[in-house]
Amino acid sequence: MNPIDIFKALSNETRLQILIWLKEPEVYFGTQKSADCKDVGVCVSLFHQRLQLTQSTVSEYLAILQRAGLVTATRIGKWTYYKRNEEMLQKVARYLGHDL
Amino acid sequence: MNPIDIFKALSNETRLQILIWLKEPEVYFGTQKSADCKDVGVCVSLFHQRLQLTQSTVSEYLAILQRAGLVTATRIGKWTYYKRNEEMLQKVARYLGHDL
DNA sequence: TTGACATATCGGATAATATCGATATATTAT
DNA sequence: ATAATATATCGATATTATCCGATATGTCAA
Repeated sequence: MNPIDIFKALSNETRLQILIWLKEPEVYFGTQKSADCKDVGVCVSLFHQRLQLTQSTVSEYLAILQRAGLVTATRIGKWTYYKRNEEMLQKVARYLGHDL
Repeated sequence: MNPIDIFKALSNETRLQILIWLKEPEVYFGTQKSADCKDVGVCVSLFHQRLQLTQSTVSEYLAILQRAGLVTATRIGKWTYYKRNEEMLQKVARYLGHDL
């Protein structure tokens, strides 16, 4: 866990929004065809649909969140599914509440 | 509380260090003359002494932490004393642990 | 009032980040 | 093999952050 990378990843409105959407993927991305978003996560194009940003920017943002360890990625076929890494989120919360 | 400003403030090694030092000011800045650092905080020049950074940079970093609400400042005479805002730190920890 | 000192602010050079369009890569369907 | 689709990566540019030296402001002491 690298606090600097984590806080940088969190220093952006869109990336915070992505994390919030991923708390309840079935609410925000309900109609996902080939996989249950509850289990596997949400694919890049669904984020892209909801954001006024290019595909490349959305992909980059997800990569930033992943490098920080805040989300995990799973490739299935053509799609990459992202979901929250709750353990890391809790770790960061504890770091803030106790260590920092 | 503005999460973006807070996370930006936390996205810097030196500013994290300042917050950590401020957890135990008497340990890191024990010999402060005109005021008890436990109560009133730590003055800018003591941070400056411990950091390989100019006075202006240190002052700016403390201002960034203050604008984010992570520390509070008290001016007494020529000195400005900074101390942690524990309530805000706890708020951010809760935000991370529950809201985000 | 002047001088000395602590801190804050300003302007600038350089480095990092944001964001895009274009393109590359990987996978599946035909 | 080719085409279509999803995602990732690259290169460019614009914005933002870092960090400095110089200077301004505020406070106290003589």
